[in-house]
Amino acid sequence: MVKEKILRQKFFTRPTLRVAHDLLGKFLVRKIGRREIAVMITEVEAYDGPRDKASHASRGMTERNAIMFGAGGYFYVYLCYGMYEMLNIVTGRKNYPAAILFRGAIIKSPLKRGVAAPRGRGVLKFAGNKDIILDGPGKLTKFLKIDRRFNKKPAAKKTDLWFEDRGIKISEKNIKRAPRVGVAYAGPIWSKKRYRFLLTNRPK
DNA sequence: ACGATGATGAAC
DNA sequence: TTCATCATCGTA
Repeated sequence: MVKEKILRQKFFTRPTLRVAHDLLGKFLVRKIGRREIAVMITEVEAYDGPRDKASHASRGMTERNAIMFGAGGYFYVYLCYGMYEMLNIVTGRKNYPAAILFRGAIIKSPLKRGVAAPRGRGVLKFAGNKDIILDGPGKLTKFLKIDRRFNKKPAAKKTDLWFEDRGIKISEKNIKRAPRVGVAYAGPIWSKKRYRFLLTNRPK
């Protein structure tokens, strides 16, 4: 078994599309109390630069999106539709607004592997030996109890939310690119850009 | 297909 | 201060 390696800021200060690609198969780890829960990232979306009409940063800096203009490695969390917390990681260099939205993750056979999950109200239940599939940005944050308290915090162990490389190698054949979700407002050019990266189970 | 639900940003 | 909009999701 390969020892897990925590992803450092350098990983995130690279170009956004590259970071998005490389995040597939990495783990997002959330510490709640003395319990750690790790989910493998299966789907992300990139919001890249000031000209990206789908990005919150396309109309300049505001109080909400200011963190996107900082250096990579910090979380950008905002509320969507009044009830869903959206988790992003800022990417790229300072003054270049970019971030990656986490849309999907999976926990493989949690009971078999002895991995615990958060309990309590509003939390998805385990389904026996089956994988837990978090298919949607709102479901992901709800499951991991992530909200705007993480906004502007760095991805690190001390913040109770960080990334790990656990040695899983992803084949290019298992990576699909597709248009981003829910960004029709960005117009024909930017809404069609294939800035959404997904892990597919089957090769090809 | 639609309503829930509240922050955001731009207009007034 | 108002108002339309929104990087969604569960229910129908």
